[in-house]
Amino acid sequence: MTSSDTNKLAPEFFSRGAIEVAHDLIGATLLVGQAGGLIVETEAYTRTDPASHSFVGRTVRNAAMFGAAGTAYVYRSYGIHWCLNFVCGENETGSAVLVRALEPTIGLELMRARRGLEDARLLCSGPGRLCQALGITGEYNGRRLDQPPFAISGRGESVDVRAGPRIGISRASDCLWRFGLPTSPFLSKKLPP
DNA sequence: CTATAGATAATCT
DNA sequence: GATTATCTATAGG
Repeated sequence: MTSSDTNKLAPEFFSRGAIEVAHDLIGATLLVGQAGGLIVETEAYTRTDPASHSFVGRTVRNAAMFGAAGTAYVYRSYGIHWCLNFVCGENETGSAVLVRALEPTIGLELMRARRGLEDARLLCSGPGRLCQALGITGEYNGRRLDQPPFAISGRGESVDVRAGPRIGISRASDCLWRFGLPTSPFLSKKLPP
C-alpha cells in the first residue's frame, strides 16, 4: 500500500471555488478504470466567467456543471473530442475545473492502444487526448468522482504550481486560471516564465 | 522549431 | 449561419 492509496480526496475537496480546486489538483493522481496518471495541468471556470459554459445559465449541455460538487462534467469539443471537468462549488454554482493534461503512470499500454501512439508525452497532454487515453465519453457526464471507475488521490507533498492564461478561449483571456507543473514535459503547452 | 488549415458536429445567435 | 474550454497533418524556416 502506497501513500497515494490512503490519500483519496474527500468529496468536500471539490466544495470550494474552482480556482482554488484547480490549483490544489496539480500533483494529484487521477485513475479511470485501469488507466491514469498525475494531474499536471488544469483550468478553472466559474459561474460569472464569460469563458465558462455556465456563464449563460443552465442549459441541456452544461446541466452537470450545476449539479453537486465532486461530479464529472463531460462535453464534446469541436464536434470531435471529449473534455473532462470536475464540478466545484459549495452550492451547485456552475463552476468546474477542466483537466488538461496528465503525466501517464498507470495503464501505459492500454492508453497507447487507445491513442494509437507510442510516445508517452502525447498520450495525455491535452484535454481531448487525455479523454481518449482514459476512455472518457459522454456516458461519464454527471457521474460521481468518488466512485468507480473514478479514483482521485491527493498529492503527498507540496509541489511548485504556476499559473498562466487559459488556452483556446476568446473571452476573459486575461484571467490567470490555468495551473500546472512548470517543469513537466507532459503539459499541453508550456507555461509562461 | 513555428504556423496554419482542415476535420467535424453540437451548441449558440 | 457562426462559434467552439481541440487535435493532427502538412508546409515552411
